[in-house]
Amino acid sequence: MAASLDTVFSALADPTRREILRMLLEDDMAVTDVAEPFAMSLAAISKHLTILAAAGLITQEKRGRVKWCKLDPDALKAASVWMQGFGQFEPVNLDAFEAFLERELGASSDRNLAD
Amino acid sequence: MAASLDTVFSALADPTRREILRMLLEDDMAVTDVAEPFAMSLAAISKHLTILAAAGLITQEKRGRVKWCKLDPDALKAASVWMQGFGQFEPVNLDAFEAFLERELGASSDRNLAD
DNA sequence: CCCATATTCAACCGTCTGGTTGACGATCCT
DNA sequence: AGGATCGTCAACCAGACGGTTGAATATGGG
Repeated sequence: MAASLDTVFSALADPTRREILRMLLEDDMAVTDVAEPFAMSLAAISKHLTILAAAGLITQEKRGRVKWCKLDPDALKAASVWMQGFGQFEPVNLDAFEAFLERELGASSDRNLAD
Repeated sequence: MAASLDTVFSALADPTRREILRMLLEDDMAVTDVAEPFAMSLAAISKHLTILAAAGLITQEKRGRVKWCKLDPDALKAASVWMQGFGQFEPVNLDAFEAFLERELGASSDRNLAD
């Protein structure tokens, strides 16, 4: 939950973890299924998922034997907002940027995986 | 510099480096001046600056004895764009997003935007 | 109950990271 | 020239990181 920028950015710094996030973009997945395309052990993937969860980038819910992993972009949003602070001195119009996001993303916070 | 997402995100993962970026937001600075507020050696700060430069987040220019450090948010933009990709499962139009960036950021953003 | 499946735990290993210190090459100033 | 200042380099250290393997803990299905 209370993920710091430290944990979020270091979670994103690993390509395996970024690929996992990309996969979860398409659908929620079980740990075993997340691990399948990778050339590394299940235990390694399990660790990566723990790191992603600690960073607030995914949530994990156990149903029966299976632990389902689901994208949770809140921490990503926090990091994104931090990063956008560095656009200030550039000729980008942040108000227009925000308006764009609002127009394109809509009420995103209420509408997670509507699938 | 062709900074990868790996190097950008891991550069951002350190709070000292993020603080350095925040300081450079206000003004360009010499290495010694960057180091001054931190409770660590000059050599450590010098290493941090090297990492930030390798990630494409700052540029360094030596004039006389003094090496000036300057913010260069191109790599930050690339990472930001990557992160925005996780709005995909929300009704965001990525083409429109790209068009927006091109319109707002101008030619300076052509270098590092795509992966 | 037995067995397969799903996932984590524990110990271990090599490498990367963030810090230190001291020596060093440049450069500026008298 | 001599000395102070700017910054990096090299060697070193402790700890974190990313991976492995094997054992352990649930849970589900015949």
